Amino acid sequence: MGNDLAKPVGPGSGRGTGTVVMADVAKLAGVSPMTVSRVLNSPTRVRRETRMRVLDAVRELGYRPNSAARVLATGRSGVLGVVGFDTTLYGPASMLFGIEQAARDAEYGVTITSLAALTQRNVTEAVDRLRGQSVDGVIIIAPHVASVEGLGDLASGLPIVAVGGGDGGVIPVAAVDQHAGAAAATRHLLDLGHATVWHLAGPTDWVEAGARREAWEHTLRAAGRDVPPVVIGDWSPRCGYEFGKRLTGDPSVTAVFTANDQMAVGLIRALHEAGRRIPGDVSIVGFDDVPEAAYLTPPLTTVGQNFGEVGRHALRLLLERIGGAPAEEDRRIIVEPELVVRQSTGRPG
Amino acid sequence: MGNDLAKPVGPGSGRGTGTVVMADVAKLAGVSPMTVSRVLNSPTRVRRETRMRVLDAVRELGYRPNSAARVLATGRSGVLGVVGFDTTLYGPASMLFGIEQAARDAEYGVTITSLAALTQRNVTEAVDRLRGQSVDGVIIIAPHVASVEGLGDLASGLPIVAVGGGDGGVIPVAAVDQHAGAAAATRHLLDLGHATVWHLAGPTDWVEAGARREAWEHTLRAAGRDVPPVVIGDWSPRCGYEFGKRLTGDPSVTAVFTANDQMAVGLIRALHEAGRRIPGDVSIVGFDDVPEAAYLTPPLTTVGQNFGEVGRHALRLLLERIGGAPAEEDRRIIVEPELVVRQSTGRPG
DNA sequence: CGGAACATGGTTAGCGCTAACACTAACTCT
DNA sequence: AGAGTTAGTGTTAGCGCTAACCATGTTCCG
Repeated sequence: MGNDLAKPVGPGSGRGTGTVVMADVAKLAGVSPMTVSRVLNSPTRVRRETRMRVLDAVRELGYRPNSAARVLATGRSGVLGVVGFDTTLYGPASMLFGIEQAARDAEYGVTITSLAALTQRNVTEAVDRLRGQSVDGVIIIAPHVASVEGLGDLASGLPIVAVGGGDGGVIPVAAVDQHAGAAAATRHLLDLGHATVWHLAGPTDWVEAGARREAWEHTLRAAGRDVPPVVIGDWSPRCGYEFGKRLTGDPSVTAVFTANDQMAVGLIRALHEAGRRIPGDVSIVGFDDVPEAAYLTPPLTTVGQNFGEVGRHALRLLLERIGGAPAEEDRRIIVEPELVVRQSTGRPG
Repeated sequence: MGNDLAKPVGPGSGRGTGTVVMADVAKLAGVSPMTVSRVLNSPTRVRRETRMRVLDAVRELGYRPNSAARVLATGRSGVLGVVGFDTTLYGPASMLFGIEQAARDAEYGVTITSLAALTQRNVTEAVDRLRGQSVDGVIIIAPHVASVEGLGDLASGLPIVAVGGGDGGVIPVAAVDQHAGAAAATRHLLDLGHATVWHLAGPTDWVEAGARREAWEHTLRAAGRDVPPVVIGDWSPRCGYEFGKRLTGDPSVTAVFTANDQMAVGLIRALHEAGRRIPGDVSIVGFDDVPEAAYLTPPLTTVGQNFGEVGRHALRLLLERIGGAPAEEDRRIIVEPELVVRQSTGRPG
């Protein structure tokens, strides 16, 4: 005994001397480390006076609990994983923002992983990586068809919810009612007197894109109208523009519903260049209600989605699961979108 | 001895039986846990044959190392923290995206914290929270004046870099050369023959906003022109619109440089409503080159910033520091912006 | 007034991993 | 040939924290 030389220098949190650990706090407060732990985690179980003493020591030393150690001891990390796709797009970015806000309010941290391509393999791998980081749960902003399938398999114990698209099934979903939104957009145009409505859709592998397209088609059929050929876009203004270029030759096109606002911007540009008036010659409805929408020329009629709200709901679903709620089939929260009528739509002719 | 009953059930990563740990792998491969660890961390130090055996076992059991344990043992986490502000804006969102991509390539995870308000206190607190999560370093996307000040204090050991704004000083910065961009925009308008250039600035507490405004003013003075009163906006299309409304009474205003594209959108709208032609009556230059910019009516002349590149540079700086590079004063990487001339600018009159 | 119930705080062990050292076998070098 | 090297692996201890169990007092009741 007394062989102090043999005491190994722990690798610790590096940084040499700077790190204050729980034992330091305990010593200063004159209690055992366990009591410090209790003060920090279930304050009611410690006498008021002791608690104060400990808290003072915490403040004085600037102590911050080491979360890695806590994770290791408890198995809970207080961190959620978010798997996202192109977080540059307005929708995903807003969603992420909403989730992060809500998570912070619930005292959770958020770590993100964006995917280059939304294959099922990538999603699985991302979730696995997050699991390795001991996240308590995962939210997938992965509005791809492929990505959501077969996710049930890897759910094994790790709570997962999806936002945005998600046809549901095994994992819970918070989403905007795409059908309602697209139907409202289409019906709005029909109600104005347009014979039919063209549609510039989003990529076929996006769940939202599919839902919007379906609802559009369904609405047209229900009204007994012709269904024009669908054009598939990629969400970018560029492809809206190209679509517009091809359209200008055809005066029978009087109404177009684009699957997002950015494509509408491109479309408006193309029509404008061709000297066609909006809404005089062509009416346009977008989707998303990006902040710019109200200030375009003309102000864009569009379908507003409350991304923030969806994000919060998703978080709530996830916390339910983490809290041990039974994994009901088909748990889902649907947020209603809102048609915002501005000046890009009007009567034909 | 033999008292199995006394063996406590470790809290562990919960989930009962499911978790495979390193010891399981070791047993299956017939080696010690340490060897497994070596295979995973410095493969060269293990004989080829042994390594294969271990890797097979890893695969067979579907083993994933528990990062919390690793963090605890090494003090390194492989996770970086990003402190952001309004990540809904195009700039910050792109930045975040760029950083995350680059981080993943470098095998780092990313956890984010967005701030409601960018006070110095909030930033400090966010960094502290991240430190508690044992991040290896922090990138601050906090283009506020206040937020960057006094950050040196808390740097204590934790590598920090800033992106976007950041006047430099103690912590390294990767940023776009705001001066060059704003100067180019202003000069472009002067070169076209405008007597002077008005400026709709961003919020005063944003570093970028300040730099753009300064460069604008400096350019005007250097050319011996009048400097119109600055108007302070908030980046939103709405305030661009309001600015435009007030402007329409004044025919002497022939050129405006707005501090971002969104405000330009609002401005264009207001001018359009008032029947003023762009660029016939008023020329406009924005800043950012958002994807829509090329498809506005008219296509917007603007200053393009390569956010992704900035993000990557920031990550490089951070990794330098983490790697133990000496903390040189005033380390910074400046990315040159690019004036993109489209159709919202032309000769006056 | 004895014993149950509570309130408070300490003890022990262990979460899963890795740094540091110890050990063995096979080589290299004067 | 014996001392040094090197490659490859095992052993020990401990990172900082908390679950579970104990050890005290304290209170309350019949």
